[in-house]
Amino acid sequence: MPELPEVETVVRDLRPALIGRRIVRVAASRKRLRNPWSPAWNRAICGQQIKSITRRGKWIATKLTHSQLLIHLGMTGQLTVGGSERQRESHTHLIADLSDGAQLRFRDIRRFGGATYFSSSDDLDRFLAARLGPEPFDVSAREFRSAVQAARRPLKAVLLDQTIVAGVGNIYADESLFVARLPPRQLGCQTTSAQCERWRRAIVEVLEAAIDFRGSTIRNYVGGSGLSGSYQHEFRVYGRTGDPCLCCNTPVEVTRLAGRSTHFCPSCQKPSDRRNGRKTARTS
DNA sequence: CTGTAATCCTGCGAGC
DNA sequence: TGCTCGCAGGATTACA
Repeated sequence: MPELPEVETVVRDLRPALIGRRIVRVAASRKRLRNPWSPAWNRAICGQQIKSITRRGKWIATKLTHSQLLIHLGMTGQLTVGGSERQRESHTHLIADLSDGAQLRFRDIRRFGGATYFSSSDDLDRFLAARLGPEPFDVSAREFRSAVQAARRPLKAVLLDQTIVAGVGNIYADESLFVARLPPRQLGCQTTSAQCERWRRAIVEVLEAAIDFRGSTIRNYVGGSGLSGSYQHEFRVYGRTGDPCLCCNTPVEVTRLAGRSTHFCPSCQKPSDRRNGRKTARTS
């Protein structure tokens, strides 16, 4: 569920409500999360002050006085801060009482997400560095182009690979490919430099717009203050199977690619003719 | 190096 | 109304 824009929204919501507060008490449910929460971590973080909250890809790093927590929302994770009188919803797995009386809560229906304790910030940095490429806003045109053109995989699969660029998931992969007018199945190594740059700009454009709308809420997603996103109303292709393309009215198609449903306009995102692999130029 | 599938979970809508 | 099936924003691992 949460991709870069959603996670960024959570972080922005949480920051003013959490920075400077101390963690007074932590309670965890007994349900097993993807990275199981260790009861030893409860005491380890109690009494510590929250120094910073940052996003890296789809991960949320929370720096405390003497340690840090790394949180991933998986598909259905919700990380919210609010009054302790809020009703405790089902699937709430972690509740941290804060020094100002508010509560930070982690709720995750499918339990694909979780929180992990790191005593060393170097360990946390290494953990992320091993899994993530540059942020889409920071990657240079040259860096992006060479990574894409080195890949013998479809563009869609390239973008879902977090080591190429961090933070893009299924929704924004489809949306950015549409904006760049690139076919999801086109191989990275068949992509021209001009197409790569068009795509890089499209990714940045789509992500920034989605952040402005507080991300997309399809089912479960809420930001750190509990508010939903609204970028789902701006989708050009994602979830619009059979609906007319906003550019040419051709019905939007869906296919399976890299294990994920992939939405595209077969007309606007036609394979280009100038590279090999085309069957259309066959004349005899 | 690729790609595919399965795995971890719960909930929901479609179809019968 | 109730059942089964397939699918859902992700990451990781095993296997062909």
